[in-house]
Amino acid sequence: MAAASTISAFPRTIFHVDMDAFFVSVEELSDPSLKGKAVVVGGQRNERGVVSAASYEARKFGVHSAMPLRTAAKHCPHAIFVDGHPERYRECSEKVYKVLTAFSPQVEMASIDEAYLDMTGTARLHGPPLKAAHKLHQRMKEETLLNCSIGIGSSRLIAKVSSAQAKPNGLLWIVPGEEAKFLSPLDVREIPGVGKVMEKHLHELGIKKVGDLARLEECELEERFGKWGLALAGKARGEDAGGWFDSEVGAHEAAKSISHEHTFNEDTADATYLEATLMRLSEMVGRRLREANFHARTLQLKLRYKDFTTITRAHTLPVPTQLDGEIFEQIRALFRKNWQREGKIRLLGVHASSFEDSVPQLNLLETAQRQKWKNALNVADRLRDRFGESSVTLASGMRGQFRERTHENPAGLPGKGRAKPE
DNA sequence: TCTGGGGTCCTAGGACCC
DNA sequence: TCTGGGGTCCTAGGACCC
Repeated sequence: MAAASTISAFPRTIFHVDMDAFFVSVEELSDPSLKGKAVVVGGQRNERGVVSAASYEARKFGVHSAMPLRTAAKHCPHAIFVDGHPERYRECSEKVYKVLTAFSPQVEMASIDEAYLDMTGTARLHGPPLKAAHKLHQRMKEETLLNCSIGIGSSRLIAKVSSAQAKPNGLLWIVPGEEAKFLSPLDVREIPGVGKVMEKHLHELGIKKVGDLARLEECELEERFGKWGLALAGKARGEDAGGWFDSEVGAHEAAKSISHEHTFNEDTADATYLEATLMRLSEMVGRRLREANFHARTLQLKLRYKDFTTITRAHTLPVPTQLDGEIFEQIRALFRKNWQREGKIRLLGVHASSFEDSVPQLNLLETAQRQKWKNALNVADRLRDRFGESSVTLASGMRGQFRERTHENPAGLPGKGRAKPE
């Protein structure tokens, strides 16, 4: 992670491209009748869950992302509620990426709907920043039929904050030297990394605007908020003060964790059903590990009770794994040890981390056995590709009948008609 | 208001080692 | 034998982002 800003003396030109109401806009492409209406993406009005995205029309009624769906329905009863379609969003995101790479070789998708471009030194090819941004904006609309907003600045931070100010469907360039003036009147909450809690702490100190923050002594912030406070002082001046923000645009960072979790439609204390769910989640995690060719050393169970109290319990293995059965075995042990059986459960999760890309050499027999199971699981993965996620599962229709792990069946794979080693 | 699912990063304490 | 200090690994929890 190089401190890119120290590599060259002259200021960088960073674009932050942020798609407008991305999920809603993609849904509108497949159902144009949604256009101009109050639309909420994320699930049905009476479901457990939160808003993934709301149309600008729905936002007028106070609906915003992360709001519970049921709350959104109260704020905006006439809204149309739509289930999300992650595959469609991924497809569109790839189109977006293609458009961006035509403008700069240094493109980094920061999430499914936003990206950073390092446009430093592209003036001869694309003209000055605003002209280049205008061209990009137009091309994006032509190629993807989607609107975006573009923020331009001398750091990732300035680009990010200015794209938010440019929304919807706008461009904003913060000329080098004008960073502090631009940030000063904005709420501290506009700084990426300042959330609800930090905002409250700052408000208690009488700090409401970024300008208030910039006037504070750096050491005072560090004293109060530690390492974070120090970075915050830099951010208030518009600098990419350390961490991810300071990294080169487009540098590939390997994933550090893989997880899957599930919230039940109704809280449950049905042990069989809970363990079947953990098995399904373990399989999903295992599959992703094999796809990435990662082996995880640390496995973590997440358990949320009816009253929302949440615990996590982790175990680190001597030998890393990417096998469903081994993952499930550890997770189930953690579950049995830590579940307070009276407590109805709302959510279960399986989390893998501490990756190593290869396993240390075991003895020959064990290596051969692991390879067999790996091959079997690859067959299962391909079947899922072709016939869908539910076609091959250890956990399907398992209420009261799922097979325990046995000596002959070390990965806990199901028997007849399913993937088997050899 | 009744709170998803996928991530990243940070802190703090305890175990263990030298 | 009445007590140091630093480093690393592990675990748990929490803030934050989209």
